[in-house]
Amino acid sequence: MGISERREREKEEMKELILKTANRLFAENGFEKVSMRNIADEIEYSPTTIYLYFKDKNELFYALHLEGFRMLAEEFRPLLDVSDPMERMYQMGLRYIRFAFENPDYYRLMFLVKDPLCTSETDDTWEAGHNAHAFLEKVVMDCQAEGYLEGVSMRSAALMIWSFVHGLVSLQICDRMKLYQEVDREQYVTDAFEAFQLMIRNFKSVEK
Amino acid sequence: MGISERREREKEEMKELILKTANRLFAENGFEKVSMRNIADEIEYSPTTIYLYFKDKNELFYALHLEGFRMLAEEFRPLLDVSDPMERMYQMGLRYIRFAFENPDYYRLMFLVKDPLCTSETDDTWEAGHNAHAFLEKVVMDCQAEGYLEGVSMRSAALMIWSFVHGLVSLQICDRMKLYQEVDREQYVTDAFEAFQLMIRNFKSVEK
DNA sequence: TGTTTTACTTAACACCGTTAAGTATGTTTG
DNA sequence: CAAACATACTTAACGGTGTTAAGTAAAACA
Repeated sequence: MGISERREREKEEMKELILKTANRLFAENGFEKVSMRNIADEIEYSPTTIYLYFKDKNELFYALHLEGFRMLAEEFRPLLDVSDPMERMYQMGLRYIRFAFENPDYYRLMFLVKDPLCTSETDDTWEAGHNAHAFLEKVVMDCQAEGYLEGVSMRSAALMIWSFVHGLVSLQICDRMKLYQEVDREQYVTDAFEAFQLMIRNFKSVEK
Repeated sequence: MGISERREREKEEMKELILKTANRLFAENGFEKVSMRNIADEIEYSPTTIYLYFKDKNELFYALHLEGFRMLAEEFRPLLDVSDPMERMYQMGLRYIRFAFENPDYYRLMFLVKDPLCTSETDDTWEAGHNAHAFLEKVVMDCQAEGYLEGVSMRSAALMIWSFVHGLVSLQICDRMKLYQEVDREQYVTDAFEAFQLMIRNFKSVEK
């Protein structure tokens, strides 16, 4: 009965082909290039074929957003080697900011766009985000264990830190910082990172 | 020569009618209800008529975003009567948060959506945002004059405060806080406001 | 009164997501 | 081996979008 197995495999390959193409178009040209017809053109199949592998466009964008979280997790991986909690916190902020600026479209999809998550009916849709946030909470906990980020609960601290850095990068990504002089991306990264460090330091902390 | 004046007046009225209708549809049903054909249906004109008064959909959404800033300014008006700078700062944060939660669609349009501003060719598109930010910077300056929000430039402080509260409300509005238990909107407002107060207090401040 | 300007509409183009029906091709069964 | 069936895919279409070009009728002007 190797036939049905081959079938299964082929089906999986096709699904992967669609996803890979969608991801490529998305990374290369952003949102607007990812239409069902567009992907279909690229893989040289009829548009309707995609619907045999994905329920609708939302399901596809959900997959893209997962890819974004996979990329972010990859960005965070080196943090595991940083033993000092506060250093890990700083590095995490820097890497978050850098990820956002280097992959603005993915960032939008992950944190700013309304559609693909809200519309989804299942409740575990935000699982990827949950994981990333758990990672942050762990770092916060470790910092607090060393006496930093004092005077506020771990949950609150994590939420505040995330909100702050998200606000920083999203205002930039959404082009709402035209007030400030035009500078290149690398400059934004360091500016945002400095603000992040300052914010962290402004938490009442026990001097060691 | 009263004719051309009447013409001018009628043209202005028609433009206002379109705008009012667009704003109503937007406020009532959010983004998706605002299509050119949709507005046209509502005012009982042909879709193409709108193009005689607005260059394209972006120009229309730009007008809607201005209306959002007018609403926010209205929300901020009572702050002029608050003489104590720090109290004014707190009130401003509360009103900003409340505005965002009560008008999420307008907030999205003003601060989160990519289209209507970036696409515009003129450079004064972000004028409304600039004004609001100038208002914040004034408050920060007054606070610093009394010894608060010390240790950082006025511009940086304003940017950090804005980023923080924007991050708080936008994560909520974009439904990225499913991690936290489902609570009603009023609860969110107070939670976010508390975090805001905490953030402000965490600035190194001279004890008075 | 004839000409021009103005305000508006109709029809169409090129997209979009999505669905229903049809067509081969490969697989299974009698 | 041939008939019945299932699978993978396509064609055609629906209803929607923003937008443009060409046409029309009425108002203003000469």
